[in-house]
Amino acid sequence: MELCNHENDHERIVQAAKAHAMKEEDLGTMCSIFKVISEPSRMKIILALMEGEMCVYHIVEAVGGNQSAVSHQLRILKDNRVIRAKRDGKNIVYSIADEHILNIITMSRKHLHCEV
Amino acid sequence: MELCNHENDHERIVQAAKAHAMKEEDLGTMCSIFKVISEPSRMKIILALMEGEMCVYHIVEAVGGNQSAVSHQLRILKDNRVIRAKRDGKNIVYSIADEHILNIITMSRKHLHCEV
DNA sequence: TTAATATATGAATACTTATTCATGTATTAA
DNA sequence: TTAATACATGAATAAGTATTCATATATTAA
Repeated sequence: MELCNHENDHERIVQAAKAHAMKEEDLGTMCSIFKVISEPSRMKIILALMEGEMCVYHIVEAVGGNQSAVSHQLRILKDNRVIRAKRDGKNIVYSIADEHILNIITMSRKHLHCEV
Repeated sequence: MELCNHENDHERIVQAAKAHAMKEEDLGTMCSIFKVISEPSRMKIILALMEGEMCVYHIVEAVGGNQSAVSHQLRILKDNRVIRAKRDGKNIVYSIADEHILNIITMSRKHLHCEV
């Protein structure tokens, strides 16, 4: 490849992009947040927990699927601090832990015109 | 599994979750938007194009990696209407097409405290 | 019309990740 | 202290997806 016919403009933009580039670590953090909520099976869990805290049995009831699959996804959500867990007797009760993600999701639903 | 000791509470939440559940299609749409921006290689392209439109050669310069990989990601971004392409002579100039995604990214950077 | 440039793309590969299955651990009740 | 319940988890598999390599297409200049 050589030069395009907007060499000056584009080169300036390239430099700006490089100058403003996020740290690789922050980029990874931001992207992994989006990755966590980009899986429908996890998004369903988040949306369900937005209605209120629940134990695993009821989460499974709310979102469908089998218990093991739901537990695996719960772990990913917990590891990424999207939800938190507290034990209550034999049950583990899960709840939303991250307001930021709620805002992102709420905003996205507005953009998609499928608000609650 | 049987019943947890918050049966009434949780059951009500389950019903609310089911009642408010998004249509499977909308859920898929929303999640695929997050999926598109959850890949660092694509996020870098988006962030670079937020500085201004560029041709492929300069996008490659800005984000690194090889031309083929960048072209493949450009296609995914274009197919998902995140960016748009216009031909200009031998070059294809790409630019941001979706304000919503910009808002989501900008908001996320705020939450992460790594604003521009 | 040929050569060179800029970009796109199909196929193969390599990674990543979701799901399933079987089983393990923690808690409570008997 | 045994049995049952609720949940977690390792390993295997299946599905999805990014990247690479080789090559194709489009445009322009010679």
